[in-house]
Amino acid sequence: MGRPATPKLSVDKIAAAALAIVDDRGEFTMGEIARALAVRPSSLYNHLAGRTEVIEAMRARVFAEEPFARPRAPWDEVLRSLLRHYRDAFARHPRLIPMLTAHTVSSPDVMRMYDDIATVLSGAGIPVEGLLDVITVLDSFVIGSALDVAAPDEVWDKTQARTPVLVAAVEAAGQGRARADRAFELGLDLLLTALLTYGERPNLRPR
Amino acid sequence: MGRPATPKLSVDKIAAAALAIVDDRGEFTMGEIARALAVRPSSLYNHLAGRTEVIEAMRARVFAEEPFARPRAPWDEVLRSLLRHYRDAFARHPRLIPMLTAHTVSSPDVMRMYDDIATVLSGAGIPVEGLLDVITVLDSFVIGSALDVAAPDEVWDKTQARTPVLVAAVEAAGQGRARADRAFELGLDLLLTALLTYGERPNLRPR
DNA sequence: ATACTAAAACGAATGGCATTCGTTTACTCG
DNA sequence: CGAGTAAACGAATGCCATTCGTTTTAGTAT
Repeated sequence: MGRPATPKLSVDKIAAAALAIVDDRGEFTMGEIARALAVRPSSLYNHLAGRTEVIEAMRARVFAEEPFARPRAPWDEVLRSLLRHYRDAFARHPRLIPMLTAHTVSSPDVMRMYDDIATVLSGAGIPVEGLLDVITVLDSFVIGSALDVAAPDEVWDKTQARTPVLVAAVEAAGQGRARADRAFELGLDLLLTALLTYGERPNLRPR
Repeated sequence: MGRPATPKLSVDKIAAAALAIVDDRGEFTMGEIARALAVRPSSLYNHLAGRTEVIEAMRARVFAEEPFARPRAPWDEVLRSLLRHYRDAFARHPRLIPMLTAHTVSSPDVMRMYDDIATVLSGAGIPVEGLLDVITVLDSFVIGSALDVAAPDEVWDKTQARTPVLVAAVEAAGQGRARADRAFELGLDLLLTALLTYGERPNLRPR
């Protein structure tokens, strides 16, 4: 009954199992992970400190799932695909997103992403004083968009709307993932076109 | 020991107590709420169905806390203050935000907000076909920005950054609420200036 | 007024769940 | 070959949300 010949567990196996559970149930317990791996719950603690570390492991796994290849293109195109990649990493596992927002953590992968964004923006002529603000704006939009993917469509149930304008808009917009994707692309366009002229009026500032 | 002369509880009292606990501890239990109200946990269930309804009650309370007075101004200014109000409602209780993202719900107040935004945008000449996408973009940005307020500053700890550009940017940006506010205002500017020209090229669409 | 129903608080009990600890066995490094 | 550590297990702990039966009281209809 003691230590097995070959280990049955690893951090990554645990993360994978947890992710599978979250993907279809929207939540997870240590017991469920253990059952999925044919193991007792207490065994998990030989590999991770606790529940929150499971979440961190999932975060890391999701980010590492697909590598990012930087295209050779004008800066705004590079930035566009960078942000798209960032958002897709989340959007591939919508039900995980709310768990990640509970406590923001700077994993190395996320920091690498920020580094990339900073480099691109700086190369595009954005001055350092405003750089982090721009990054924050982009980051906020990406995370908000990821949550939008996770949001059930009932939120846009037109029976809830009071204004005829909104009813019509909901009617026209369609549903599901396609709707969310379209909105995200629009946001990218809006933000990047605005940024294109940012260099020309670097004193754009809130009053 | 039976029913008291005057009720000791109400949904709003419970929400207020829960909010106070969340504001300073970042989480809450039914037991803590009960203790704060000098009551037994089981008594809470005479007023709400369970934990998730407590969260909903907090959401409603936060939105109702301050009424919105629509200013008499050009449409982009109206929209600006509308979104600011929306974000501030969240930002007043940063530690609550992650809980709200766990399950999105369309409370009447939130829908009223969407109605308002739709009306303003429509009046500004945004065609209905693209209206919900625009609303989604703004909504995503606001929610992402709210999460940014909740994020601890350690995320932007410059020891984590690898690129000198990012290090300098973090250095220059400052910390805390002021940083988050500045970024939010910048995002508003970027999105609204881009939207100002949206009417002139209504076929702006993702490819 | 009186009787009935429903509301509101309580206490005890249940069941789930994360986490800890001591024990056992196996692998590894000297 | 032996010491130490890694990995799994089982039992135990304690918190926590939730349920249920009981009691007292407030409203309400007759």
